[in-house]
Amino acid sequence: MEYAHRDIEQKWQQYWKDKEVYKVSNESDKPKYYVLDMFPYPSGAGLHVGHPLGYIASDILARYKRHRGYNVLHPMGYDAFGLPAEQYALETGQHPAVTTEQNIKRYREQLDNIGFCYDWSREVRTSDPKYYKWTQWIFLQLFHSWYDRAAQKARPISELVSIFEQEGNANHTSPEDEKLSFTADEWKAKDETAQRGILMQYRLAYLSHAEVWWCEALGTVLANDEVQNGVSERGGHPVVKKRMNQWFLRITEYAERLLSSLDKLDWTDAMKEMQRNWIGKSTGAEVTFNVNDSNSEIKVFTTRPDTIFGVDFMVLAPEHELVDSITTEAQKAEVEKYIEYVQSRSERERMAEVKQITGAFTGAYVTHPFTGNDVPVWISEYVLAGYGTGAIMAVPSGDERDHAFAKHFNISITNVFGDKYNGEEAYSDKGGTIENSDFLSGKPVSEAIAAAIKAIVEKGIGQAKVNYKLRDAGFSRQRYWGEPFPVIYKEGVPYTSDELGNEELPLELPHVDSYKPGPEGQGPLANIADWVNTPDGKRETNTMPGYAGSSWYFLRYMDPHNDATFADRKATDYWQAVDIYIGGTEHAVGHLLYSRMWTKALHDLGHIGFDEPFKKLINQGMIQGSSRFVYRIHGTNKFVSYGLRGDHKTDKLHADVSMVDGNVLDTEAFKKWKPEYADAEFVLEDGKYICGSETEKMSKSKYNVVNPDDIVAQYGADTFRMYEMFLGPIDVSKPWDTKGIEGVHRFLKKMWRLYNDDNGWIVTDEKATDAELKVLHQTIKKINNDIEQFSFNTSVSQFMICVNELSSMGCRKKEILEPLAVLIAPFAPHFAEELWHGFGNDTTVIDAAYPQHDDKYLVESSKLYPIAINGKPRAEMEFPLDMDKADIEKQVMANETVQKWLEGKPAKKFIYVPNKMINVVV
RNA sequence: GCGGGUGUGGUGAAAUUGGUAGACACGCUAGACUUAGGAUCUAGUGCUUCACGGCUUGGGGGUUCGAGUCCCUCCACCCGCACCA
Repeated sequence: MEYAHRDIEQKWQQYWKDKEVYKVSNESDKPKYYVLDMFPYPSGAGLHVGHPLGYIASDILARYKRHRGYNVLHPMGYDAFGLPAEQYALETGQHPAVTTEQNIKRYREQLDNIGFCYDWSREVRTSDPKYYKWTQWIFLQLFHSWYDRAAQKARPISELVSIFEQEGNANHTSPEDEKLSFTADEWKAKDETAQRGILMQYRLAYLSHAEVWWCEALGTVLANDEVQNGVSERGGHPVVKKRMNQWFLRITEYAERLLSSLDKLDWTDAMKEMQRNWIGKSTGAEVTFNVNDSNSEIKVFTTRPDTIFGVDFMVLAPEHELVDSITTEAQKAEVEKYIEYVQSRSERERMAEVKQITGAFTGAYVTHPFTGNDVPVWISEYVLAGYGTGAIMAVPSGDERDHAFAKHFNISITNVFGDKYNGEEAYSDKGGTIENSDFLSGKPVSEAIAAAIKAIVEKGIGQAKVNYKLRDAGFSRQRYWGEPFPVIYKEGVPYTSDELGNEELPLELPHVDSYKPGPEGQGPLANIADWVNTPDGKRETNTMPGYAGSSWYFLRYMDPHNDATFADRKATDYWQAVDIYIGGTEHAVGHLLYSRMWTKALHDLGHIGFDEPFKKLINQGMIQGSSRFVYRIHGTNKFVSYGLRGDHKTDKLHADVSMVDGNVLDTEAFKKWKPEYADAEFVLEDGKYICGSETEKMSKSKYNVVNPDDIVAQYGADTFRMYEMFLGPIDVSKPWDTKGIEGVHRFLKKMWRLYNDDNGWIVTDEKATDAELKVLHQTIKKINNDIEQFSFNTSVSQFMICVNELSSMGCRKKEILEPLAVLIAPFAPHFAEELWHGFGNDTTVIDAAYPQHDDKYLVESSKLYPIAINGKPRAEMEFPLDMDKADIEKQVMANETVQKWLEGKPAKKFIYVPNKMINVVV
C-alpha cells in the first residue's frame, strides 16, 4: 500500500468535523491553555505559503498541549475591517461586506486544507455587527472613564464628577491642561456644555484636533505613506495639512504601566526593547522662558537642565502656537515662507534628510532666567510639535543638531564643558564637569542636573519632569469600512448613544451607494443625510481604525456568542490571558501596545481579572519569495539563458515561478503566459533555459507567490506542515523553495513503509531491542524538548534520524511504532491518525497521551573521545565514563598517533573533560 | 539619523554550559533496479592539496589548553520609525 495522502487527509478531516474533535468547552477539570494566532486580514489575494508558518507552529503546540492533558483554546477569526476592501469597493462598486465574505470563504477553504485544529465554532469577525457591538461598547467604557493618576488606574467618569462637586479639580490635574483649575463651586456654576468640555479633557476616549493630509483634488484624507514629496502618491496632486476633529485614546496615561509591566512578560528582549523605545521615557525638567516685550512664555522640556547656561538660542516647532504672535514685522515674510515650505514636507522626508539644516528667525527674544541675556527664538522643522512641549532650549556645545544649526546660521556658541568641547563637535557625553555656568560650574553632570532643577524650582520657572514620547492614539478614520461611533453631536457637543438613551448597540453601518469621501475631508458616511441627521443631532461620521477590533478579539474567543456582554466574567476568569501568542514583528508597537492598553483599562474598570493580554509572545519570521528572472536582449524578443547573459545587453524581467522547475524555464509555458511572449526566442545553454534567481518579498507583482493549495494538492497537508517547519527556526526570515519539499515527502513515505508494505499492515508484537528503544526514547526526549522551545525544525530532523535508523534496523514492532505515531501527531495529524487507527484504536489520536521518555534506555557506559593535540583533533579513543583521569592520560599518552604528533616533546598539560573531549598541550 | 534583527558549504540549515563545525535535508556526481523515472536503493559531496597536510562560521584584533559561541572593532544586508530635546 502506497502512502495515499489525498485519501487519508480527506478521510480524517471529515472524521474530525463529524465528531467535533476540536470543539472546546469552557467547563473542564483540566488545566487551561490558550494558544492564539494573530488573526489575518482576509485580502483578495488569498493565503500564500508565508501566512501559515505561524499557524502551523501554533497548531503543533496546541495539539501537543492537548496530548499533555490540557484543555486547549485554539481559535481563529478575521480582522475583517480595512482599507483594501473599501478601495476595491471604490473601484468596482462591490460592497465591502460582500467581497469580505468572499475572501473569508476562500481563506477558510485554504486553512481547512492544512488540517488545523481550530475550534471554528468560536470564529470571530470584527466586521460582524454582533462583534462590533462590543467594540463600540468598549469605546463607550473608555469614553465614560478617566485615569486617576494617584491610584494609577482608570475609574468611571461619574466618580470624577462627584470629586469635582466636592473639591473641584485641585487633586486631579487635567492631562491636557495642567493650568486648568476650578473649585467645587466654580464647577457647579458651569453649564452642561462647559462641564462636558472639561470632562472631555479627562476621558480615556476623547475628542480633540489633529492634522491630517488633505488632498483637494482627490477629495480625501491620505495616510502618511500615501504622500510623497508633498504630493499625493496617486495622481501627484498637491496636499495640505488640515486640522480636523478626531477621537483619541489617552494611552499616554498608561505609559508608565505599559513600561513597567513589560518586565513580567515572557517576550523577547528585542520586542520589549522596541516597546520601551516607543514609550520613550525620559527624565529631565520643564523650564519656562519669558518672551521679551510680550506676555508670552515659551515652555521647553530638557533632559539636560544642567546645560542651561549653554543656551544660545531657542527653537520652536514651525507648528507651535506662539509662532504667529511673537514673530516680528521684519521677520514675518521669512517665517511665513519657511512655514509654507515645512507644510509641504512629509514626516518621512523630514526624517530621511536629517543633514539638511533649515530654519527661520522669528525676530523675537526670550530672557535667559539666570544670565538675563537676550536669547533669539528660531523655528525649525527639527523640532517636532508633537513631542515634549514643541519647543527646545538649544545648547549647541552639548547637542549635535543644535551645534549644526548654530554653525549653519552663524550663531555664537557658549561652551559649558571646558576642555571637553573642541569647537568642532558637540560634546553630548555625560562625563566631565559643567563649566562656565555660575553656580553649576565644577559640578559633575548628575549633581549639576539636581542643582539646576533646584534652582529652577526656587525661581518658580519650572520643575523636574518625566516625559514620554508615546503619543495619544488617533482613533478616527475618514472611511466607510469600520465601526461607526455611537456618538451624536447636539449643537456640536458629542453625546454617546447610552447617554441619550435613544438606541441600542450595535449602531450598524448603514448601506451606502457610493464609497466616495464626504465633503471637507469627512468619510463616506457624511454623504448619507438620512443617517447623519437624527432628532437629537448629527451623527459622528468618522469610523474607528483597524486596531479597534483587534485590540480585544482574544477576549471574544472565550465566549464568542454572548449577546449580553463582550465575554462572560466566568469565561474570562477561566481562560485568563493568552499563554502563547504567535505573530509577526510588524505589530511590535501598534497592535500589541493597544491591546495591552485595552486590557488594562478593562481590568481597571472591573470587567476582567487580568491586566496583560499576552503572557508569552513568539515572533514568526517572514517567508520570502524566490523570484525567477529571464533576460531579454535589449530591443528584441530574444531571451538568453542566465549563464550567457553577459554577452548581451539585456533587460531583466520577472518570470512566474510556476513556470520554472528549479532554475529551468518551461519555455512553452512562458510563451503562453503573456501575448507579447508568444513569439519569444530562446538562447539555451546545455539545451535548457536557466533563470536567474533572487530572494524578494513574496508578492503578486513579483510573480513569486506560491499558493499552499497547490503544494497540499501535490504533496499533502502533512508534508506541507512538516516542510514549513523544516525550513528553519520559526523566528527568522527565509526564502521559500518548493524544490526542497521532496525531502520531507520522502521522509513521510519512508516512515509509512515502517508500518506498511505493498500488501498492507506489517507491524508485529515482537519485543523491541535495546537499540530500538534507545532510538525511540532519544527521539521522544528531543521532540518534547524541541516543542517546549519552539524548535520545530530540529524536531523534523530528529524524526528523520529516527526513521532512518529504524529503517536500517528493519524495525516493525508495535512497541516502537505505536508511540512514534503519537509522537508525530502534532506535526502530521492526518498521517498519525491513519497509523493510530491502523493499530486498532478507535478514538482520535489527539486524545492519546503523549509519549514520555525514560532515561533508563539512554544510559551510556562509554564515550568515544576526540583526542586533540594543541586544540586540533588528531585521534579518537573510547573510554568508560567512570574511568580515572590518570588511567586515561596513561593510555592516551601511549597512543601511537598521539606520540607521532607530540614529536617527542613533553606534554605541558593534559585536559580531560568527562563525556566531552581530551586535549593534550605541548 | 535612531531603534531592532541577521551574517556558518552551491542552497535551507544544525551545533545544552566555550569542548570533534557543517547533523538533517535540497542540489549535484557515480552506480544498482527498472519498459520508463519526476519511484526506490547504495556510495560520494565545505574549500584546497597527487599526498601528508593546510585552510574554513562576514573582515580584523583579543581572552582561553580550546571560540560559530565570550570581549573590542569594522563591514554588509533586512525590518521598523515619530530628527525624541
